[in-house]
Amino acid sequence: MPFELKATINLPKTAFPMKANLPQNEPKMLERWEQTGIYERIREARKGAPRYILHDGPPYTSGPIHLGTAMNKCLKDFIVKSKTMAGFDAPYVPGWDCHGLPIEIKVDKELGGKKLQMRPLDVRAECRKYAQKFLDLQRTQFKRIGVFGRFDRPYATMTPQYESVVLSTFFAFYEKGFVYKGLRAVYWCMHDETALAEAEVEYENHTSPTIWVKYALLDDPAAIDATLAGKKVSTIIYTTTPWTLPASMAVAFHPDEEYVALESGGEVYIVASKLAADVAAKCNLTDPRPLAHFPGRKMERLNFQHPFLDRTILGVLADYVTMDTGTGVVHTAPSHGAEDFITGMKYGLDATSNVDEKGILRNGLPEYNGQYVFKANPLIVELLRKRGALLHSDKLEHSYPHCWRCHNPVIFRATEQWFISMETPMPGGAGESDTLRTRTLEEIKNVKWDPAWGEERLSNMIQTRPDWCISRQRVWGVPIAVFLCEGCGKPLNDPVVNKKVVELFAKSGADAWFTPESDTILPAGTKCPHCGDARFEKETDIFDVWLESGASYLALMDDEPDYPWPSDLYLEGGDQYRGWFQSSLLCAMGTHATPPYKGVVTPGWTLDEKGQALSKSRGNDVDPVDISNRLGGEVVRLWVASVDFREDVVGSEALMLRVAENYRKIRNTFRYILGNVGDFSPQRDAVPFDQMEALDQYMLRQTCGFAADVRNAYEEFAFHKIYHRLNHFCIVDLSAFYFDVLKDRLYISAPKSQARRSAQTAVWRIGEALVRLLAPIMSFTCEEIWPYLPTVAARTQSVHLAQFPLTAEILGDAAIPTTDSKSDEEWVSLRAVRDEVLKALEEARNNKLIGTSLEAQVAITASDPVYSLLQRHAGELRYLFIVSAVTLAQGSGNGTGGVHVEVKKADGAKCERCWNYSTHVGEDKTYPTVCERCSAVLKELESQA
RNA sequence: GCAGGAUUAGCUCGAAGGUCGAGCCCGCGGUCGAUAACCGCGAGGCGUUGGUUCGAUUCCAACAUCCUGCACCA
Repeated sequence: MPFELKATINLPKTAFPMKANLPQNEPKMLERWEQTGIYERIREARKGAPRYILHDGPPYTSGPIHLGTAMNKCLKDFIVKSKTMAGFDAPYVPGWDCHGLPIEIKVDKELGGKKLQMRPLDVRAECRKYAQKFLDLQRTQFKRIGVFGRFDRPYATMTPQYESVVLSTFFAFYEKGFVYKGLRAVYWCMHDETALAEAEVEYENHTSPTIWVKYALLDDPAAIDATLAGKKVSTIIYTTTPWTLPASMAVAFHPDEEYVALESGGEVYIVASKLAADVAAKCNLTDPRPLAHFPGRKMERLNFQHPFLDRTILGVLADYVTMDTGTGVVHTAPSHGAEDFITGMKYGLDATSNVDEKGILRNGLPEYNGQYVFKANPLIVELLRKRGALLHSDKLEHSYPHCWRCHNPVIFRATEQWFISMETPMPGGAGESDTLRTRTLEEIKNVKWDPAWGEERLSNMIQTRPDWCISRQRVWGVPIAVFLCEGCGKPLNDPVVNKKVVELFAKSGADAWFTPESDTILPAGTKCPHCGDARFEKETDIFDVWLESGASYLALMDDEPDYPWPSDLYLEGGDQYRGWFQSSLLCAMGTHATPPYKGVVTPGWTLDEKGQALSKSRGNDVDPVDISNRLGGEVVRLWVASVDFREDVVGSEALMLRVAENYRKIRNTFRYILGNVGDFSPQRDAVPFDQMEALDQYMLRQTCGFAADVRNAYEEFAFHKIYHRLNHFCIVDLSAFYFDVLKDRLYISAPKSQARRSAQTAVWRIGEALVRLLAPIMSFTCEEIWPYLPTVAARTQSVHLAQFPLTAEILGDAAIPTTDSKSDEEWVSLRAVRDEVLKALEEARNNKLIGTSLEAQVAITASDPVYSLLQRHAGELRYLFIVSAVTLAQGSGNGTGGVHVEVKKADGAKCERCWNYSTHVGEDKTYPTVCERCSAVLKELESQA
């Protein structure tokens, strides 16, 4: 009985669904991974393999994740998974940064006025709850996008273990002499009597007096310019804060700007040239005559007279002096300005504040002493007028910092803070000049910065950064657990006591510092080594959160002692050059004298389609969790892989949709593979490489090239190259070329024929290679595909336990070379001819000569070497071009590449089975609608039936 | 203002001192045996201004725009 023809076609068949349903299926996959303990199983599988440590930078636990955080975690996941599949033991311990002001502020707002009556311990408990809530949320969200890691035991900066390491890191600095207590100008709210962080300052309008004040030069003016010899010379400063004049220690000039000496009314005034006219007008300098011009640097270290105090004022230089308002000369009070303070440090000026915590001026002249700063303003103006130092006064409405809570204007005030000195000589180092700063700069050179500009950027920052102020007057953080002498105020630094406090923290957490438990730490009889006093109190400041997160790898190693020092890689956004990269580096320098990382990678920022930074307030943010729920976490991952993360990247709904389209293409490529190997058993059916069809051999070599490119790209974290190479490979090489050509052979040949088995062998090996090469990025889909591929012995249960394919696995035999340049070049030529044929077919199609290409036969005219090449492949050309017949002629084809293609209607009739046209249709008596090729296949099938 | 980075097709990218190129998108068509698929053809571009060079989108310099961090007016 004859076969029904349609039933003899080997159409693809697979249970692997075309439609992914990612939002529904991914959570099921996550559950399976959770149940099987995929992360732990990977650890077991890689036990003893070379370690690769990507150390996670802790995100802040004050909200849900956004696209930037998602990208960050996906990139880390790509790296960890690709290292794992390259054979490394690459553990990943995610971390969270839990302390700090933003949470405290939010909790403040929730608590309202209640906070003022609460004990620090209770406020801390509220903050902890808040941080834990978002830690849990973010953990769920990171898992949702397919990130693998030690999520059940992450590191968190608020755990007792971590807090104890923060403290021991500080003590390492402290005991080695890096730490000092000193003054620093900070924002201060006189109403609330507290220091404020930048984030707690809001700018509002405020009316200030403006005054122009004369500072007389004490030194010989000839030193500036010979023409000034013997003259009475002064400079003029401008300020909006007269109350800071009692703290005036210096006058600052810009080193490179030009200044002018103006003579008027028998006196000489030095001001910036650019502002001279303005100053002369405001100060009523009649008939000003320029005597000399000179750069500001001439004024350095000259001495001036304070306008009303018995104090010598130093001429200093500062780059921040500007030429748009004032006089180009800036009165400098180190205790009352951030920049003034830095300049003061540089020139060794006194920064003692004579303004108390309530804003009252102390230790001053009777005219203003004991007055509140803003009340003192007019009094000081009057004093200046009396002393003949006031040249002009006015009022100015300008934006001025105010307290975010009470909305009163704030001031800068020098207060005592803890510092790590950048100028500390390194212990065991080469001497005084071998400091924390210089050694750090040296060590930066030993790190691999990616992109390379990171080295310069961080070096510039370390070069110019001030000493590290590590103290904060806050509640939610790790306390600087040091005992202070009640007699002289000096901090105790006893390694034995220090160790006991660290142990206390490890046991009971940093909260212990706020409980009586910590009072018992100090051994009885402890005396202050400075004054002998036996009474101590506990420091109430907490650490800068950057010191905390900077200690993260130290904390991780405390937990996992066999992790290597240093780690292999840190990966965070460019904002961390100021933050974590820097604080981690300094913490490592203080404890190990080497950096904590071998390499640092910096992704760019996430922007919208207009190049604006993504933010909730702008309303242009893209929520990765929302994308996961609607399009799939895999789409988020693929998007991350699609962009060059070293630059700023664009994220948008439209891009996600586009990536989702691409996903479907890749998925369909896999589906075709799976559909065509359904009846293929590698052990039984695989064809050895040397017996495969030339096209199949060629495609396996192409796959080797693809695999090599992909592995190289993983090596250099160039995921976007993988994404684009993958698309190209799937679309151009596989779908449009190989798989299209292969349909005839796979569908039409006898199922067990060598020709079909050869194709199946290649398709199967390609699938095996692809699924493993892509698993680090397409973690969900590759895991889904894994069990659908033909079973082979010794196969891991999860694709994530497998390793990248070796070329031997792709070709089936290690002895086969992965390239055959002669043959591969021939295939390049054949594909070029194919392109010409397709163009000619399209033309014929447009002329209504043919519809499907099988209705055509083509005649190709070519000259050598192409002609001989085609001649050698004459038998397979019709399949390569998917036409019914090909004839060759030698001659000078005048088409592209010396090839001319002519398309004609195919001879004969359409074979009902294979749709090719043949003049032999009708010859088979049993199957009169079939061509000679199908006739043979059907005979074979019948003999087997 | 300082430091660092970016600018190539509508989008995402690649390459290179010598007519730039890929995929997607878009337009047109084919197919109906990968079918919520598949195949073909086509259209479309190097931020601005100078310089080096036989030749510059590429190297150099300015400018513009955007991003990140720092500083921010005494």
